[in-house]
Amino acid sequence: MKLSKLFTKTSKSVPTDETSKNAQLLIQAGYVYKVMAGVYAYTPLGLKVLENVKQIVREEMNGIGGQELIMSSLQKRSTWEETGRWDDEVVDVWFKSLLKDGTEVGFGWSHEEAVIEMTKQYLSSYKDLPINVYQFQTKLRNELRAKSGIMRGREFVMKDMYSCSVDAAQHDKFYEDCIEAYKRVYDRLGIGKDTYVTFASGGAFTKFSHEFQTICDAGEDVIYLHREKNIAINEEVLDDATLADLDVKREDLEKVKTAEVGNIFNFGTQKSEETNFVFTNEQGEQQHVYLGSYGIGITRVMGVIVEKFADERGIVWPEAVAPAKIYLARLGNGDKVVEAADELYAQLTSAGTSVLYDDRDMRPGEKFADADLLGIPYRIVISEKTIEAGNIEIKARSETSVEHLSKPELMQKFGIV
RNA sequence: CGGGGAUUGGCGCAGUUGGUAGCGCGCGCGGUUUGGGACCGCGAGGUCGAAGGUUCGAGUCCUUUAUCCCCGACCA
Repeated sequence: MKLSKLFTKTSKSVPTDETSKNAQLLIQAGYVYKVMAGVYAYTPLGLKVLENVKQIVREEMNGIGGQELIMSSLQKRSTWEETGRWDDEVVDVWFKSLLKDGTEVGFGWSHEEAVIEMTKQYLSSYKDLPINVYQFQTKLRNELRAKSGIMRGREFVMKDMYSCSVDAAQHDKFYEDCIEAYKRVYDRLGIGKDTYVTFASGGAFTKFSHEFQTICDAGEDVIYLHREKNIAINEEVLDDATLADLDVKREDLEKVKTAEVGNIFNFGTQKSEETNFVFTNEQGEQQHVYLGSYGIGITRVMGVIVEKFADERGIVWPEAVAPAKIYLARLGNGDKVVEAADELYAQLTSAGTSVLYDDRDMRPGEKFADADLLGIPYRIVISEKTIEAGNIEIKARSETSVEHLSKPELMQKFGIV
């Protein structure tokens, strides 16, 4: 992508109506556009980051047998009445509206009931199980208060997966597979080291659910860590009974601020009993489905990554999610410089390496500042200096020193032969 | 939903005891520049969040209201 053609522009000043780091930087750099409190649009650059995050999640979910689909945002009243969750007293984040004929509809804040209803159509025998489906869906929640930029919005992208199993054993197997898959997701996103599988409140069926909590000052949660045993406990379930259950002592725990980046639930047969969600077992009898749900907040993860890695000069994207791998800064407009930069851009791009090509007629300082603000992992400079020296300058966003490479060395560095 | 703060060109801000809106950035044109956000000249751009009120006169005072941010509560 040539920066001269890019839809967005960076800004010299930070938006002061936002105080959270992720919102300030993402808006300043042009990754997101704020529509209203808790509602953000994702620009071409921001969308690229989101798609990168989604692709990692997609690969891992497919890897454990997940099948991607997409459900609807508009939800039927009857779907949710079965479980009592249409009631605003029970679920206070509903956005609801009316069809022209007066029929009430809701906007999907979650899709558990919806996936059950849909799956009933396709599940009849134990031979059909297990079923694991997931989607990337924009969830709409009428939160009392939006906060922390894209980390807690009224509209956000979530990967939600639902598992249907014949029994507890089949469910547990998938549940464990999912924990491992989630760990791989966070590793690949660059936040694995600081992300903990955390015991949290679990709803009716199990004592605990598991949250994936990433250490992050901007987060809303507090967890207690037992580093030695690698046990993490959400503050909300920390009591003597929990400590006894997990066999840890309170004084061995370390309190840390975290952001919840994933949450997985075991519903057992509770929900399928409420919704009469059954299949025929080997004995020819009707049996209730074992259900689980597994979420990852895609947009929130993006915010957490910004919060965790940004420095005083701007965003620092891990390579796996960066909107481009290379920021190619062309300094000057001389024929030789333009020719060399154009050529390198074409070569890198045709080799499948994503490049943000700063072909704008601007001073070096501005280009360097934008490269830093945008947080692209590598900055390459082509200038009269580098042409004279017969090399190419490269600097990692996370480093302070530059390196000079010959073109073949550079190509090799990016795996291009 | 309780408490606090804010709202003035695209962005960031100033605006005195009420006297008819200004600065920086950005933008357009011309020129000089080019390795860490250059400079000069000219120029465009504002019903001061909205509605009422007080006043000869309101960005400024009063009332109502909308929106945004923060703290708290909430987060199945």
